Amino acid sequence: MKNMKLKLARVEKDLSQEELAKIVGVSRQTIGLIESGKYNPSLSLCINICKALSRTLNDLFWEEEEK
Amino acid sequence: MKNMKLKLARVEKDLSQEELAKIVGVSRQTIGLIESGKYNPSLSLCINICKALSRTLNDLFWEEEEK
DNA sequence: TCTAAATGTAATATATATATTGCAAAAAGT
DNA sequence: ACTTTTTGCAATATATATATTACATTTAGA
Repeated sequence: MKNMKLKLARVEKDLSQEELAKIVGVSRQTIGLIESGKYNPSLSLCINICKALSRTLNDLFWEEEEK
Repeated sequence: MKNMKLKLARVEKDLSQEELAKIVGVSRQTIGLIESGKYNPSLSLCINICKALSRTLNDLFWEEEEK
């Protein structure tokens, strides 16, 4: 499913997909596909994205279990 | 570098690499290589490992920045 | 000590994340 | 309305995570 938390954090920082992509060193498509939930990114990429957006892994990539 | 937090969490649950691997559906080698820091695992694998060990992404895969 | 279990390591094969390019559609600015 | 920026989507190519098998080494238990 889509990663809205990532998209919101990016927009809050006023970054386009392309700008974020350049910061973390991947292509714009990669960012877009992660936001739309079509990729299963690597841990190091997740960490780089978190650092670029001043968030943690749990902030952007962890879903609390619904009981 | 090695992922000691993962290894400790696994040992605390009294699981061998092979047992954890079976639970999360990967090979024993994959777990070993992640613990020894030679792999860059996928996000979904990290999440599965976290759930198997009752931890979060931040618990096992996030390093606080040293300032 | 002896044995079995657990882990490290290496080779090859496969699946998939990611890059690249290009174009279309949508959104935002003027 | 027009222009520019942003995003979506597709095709092909490449890099790398992961599987599989096998063997060596270390660790733990008897």
